[in-house]
Formats: sequence, C-alpha cells, structure tokens
Amino acid sequence: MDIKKTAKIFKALSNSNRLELYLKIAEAYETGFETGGECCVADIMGCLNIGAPTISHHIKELANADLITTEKRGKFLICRINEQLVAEVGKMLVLNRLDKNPIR
Amino acid sequence: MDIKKTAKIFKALSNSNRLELYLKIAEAYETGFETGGECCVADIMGCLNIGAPTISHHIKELANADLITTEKRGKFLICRINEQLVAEVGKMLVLNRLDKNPIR
DNA sequence: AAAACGATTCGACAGATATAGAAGTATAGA
DNA sequence: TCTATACTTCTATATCTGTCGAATCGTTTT
Repeated sequence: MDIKKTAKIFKALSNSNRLELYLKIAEAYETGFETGGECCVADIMGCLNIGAPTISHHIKELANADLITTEKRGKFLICRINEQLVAEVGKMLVLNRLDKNPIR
Repeated sequence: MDIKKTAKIFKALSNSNRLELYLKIAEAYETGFETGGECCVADIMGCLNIGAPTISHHIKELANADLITTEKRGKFLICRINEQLVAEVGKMLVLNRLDKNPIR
C-alpha cells in the first residue's frame, strides 16, 4: 500500500469523534449477527455529542479512506466496515523485527 | 487504551512525511542489528524533502504519541520504535468478528 | 578558541479541519 | 397529500497544522 493512501487512512482515524464513530460501526459489525453487521447514523448520534451535519461529514471521510462502505436503504444510511483494508493496515503497522533477527 | 490517546497515535501517523519518517525509523529498527536499531535525524533528512526544523517538529510529535523514544547522544538524536505500543495499536485495529461469529 | 555540525526554538503564514446553523432533499407514515 | 424523519449540502468560523527562514544552542573537530 502506498504511503499517501496509508496516511489518509490514519488521518481518517485521527479525530476522537471520528475514531469513536468508526469503533461504533466496527462494534455493530462484530456483534451484529442478525442485523448483518450494519449500523445507521441515527444510532450513533445518540452516543456522540456532535450534530448530524458533522457526523455526515465524518462518515464521508471514513468512506473516502475506504475504511467503511455505505449504502442508502430507504431513508437510512447503512455503514459497514471494510474488513480487508483494516486487516491490511493492521498488518502493516506491526513490526517483524523478531522474525528477521531472532537472537535479539 | 483510551480513545483520545489512540486518536493521538493515529494523528501522529496521519501526515505523509511523518509516516515516512516513522517507517524509516522502523526500518532502521528492523534491519539494524549492529547499530542496535537506531536512527538519527541527519540520516533521514536526505531521503525526505523537508527541512530540519520540520523534521524536528515531526519527531517530537511521534515521541509525544509514544510511538518512538528518543535519546540525545552527543550531537545526535537517536530514535527508536516503541515496539510494545505499536503492537498494541495493531491488535486494536484488527476485527475479531470471525472469532465471535464463526458461521459468517 | 574558532569553525563546523546537528539539532532546536521562535515567529510567521498559507492552507486544512471540525464544527455548527440553516436550508434542502428524499423517503416513510398518517 | 401533509408531516415527520433521516440525512445532506452550503456557508461560516475558530482553531489547528505543516512548513519555512532566521536565530540559537550544545557538541565535536580543527
């Protein structure tokens, strides 16, 4: 993955409210068996202390960084985690020094 | 780990140059057997197209997020990865839905 | 002691960001 | 069809950020 895209991903997670937003979606994704792991904006607005326009803006940023995907269903916006990308980023972060230099 | 601290870590990695800086340090850390995995600012200045004051500033941000530790040795500043924190963040990012919901 | 070197601090500034309020759009329900 | 709901768009603003040049500091070399 290229540096600019990676930085963009981190930037999307660099704001407390946006990170919390992301974690809420991830949580719904992990626990949501029946619901299919979905999460809509109104659910979130209650927990976070920010207005709807701001949430809308944040969601767009998360989607723009490919961290989530969105889908309009009726009047709701459904958010889902982009599982693959998240896994990729997670791997990239972790050092593998110990594998290369087993003695240290 | 608390949300604010986590957001701060991501913010530290959210700028291309700073991320590259971090990766350079990580690289030195991974390959640096003889050197002890250290890395000084002057080494970096060559690769990145930014001035010394900016690098100094970026390093402080990385250190402030606990991603790296620094140590003054003579006129050099030595940077090292905070291996433990990085591993922690990496883990936090990864979803564990599959473990919880093995059927899906 | 003087010069060179590596890094830091300060001040400035253009550009980005988070947020809100007001108004708008589209869908759902009565 | 009217109203309510869920979300978006637009606009404005206060704050934050990345970067630089100039000056400075501490260490090493000559």
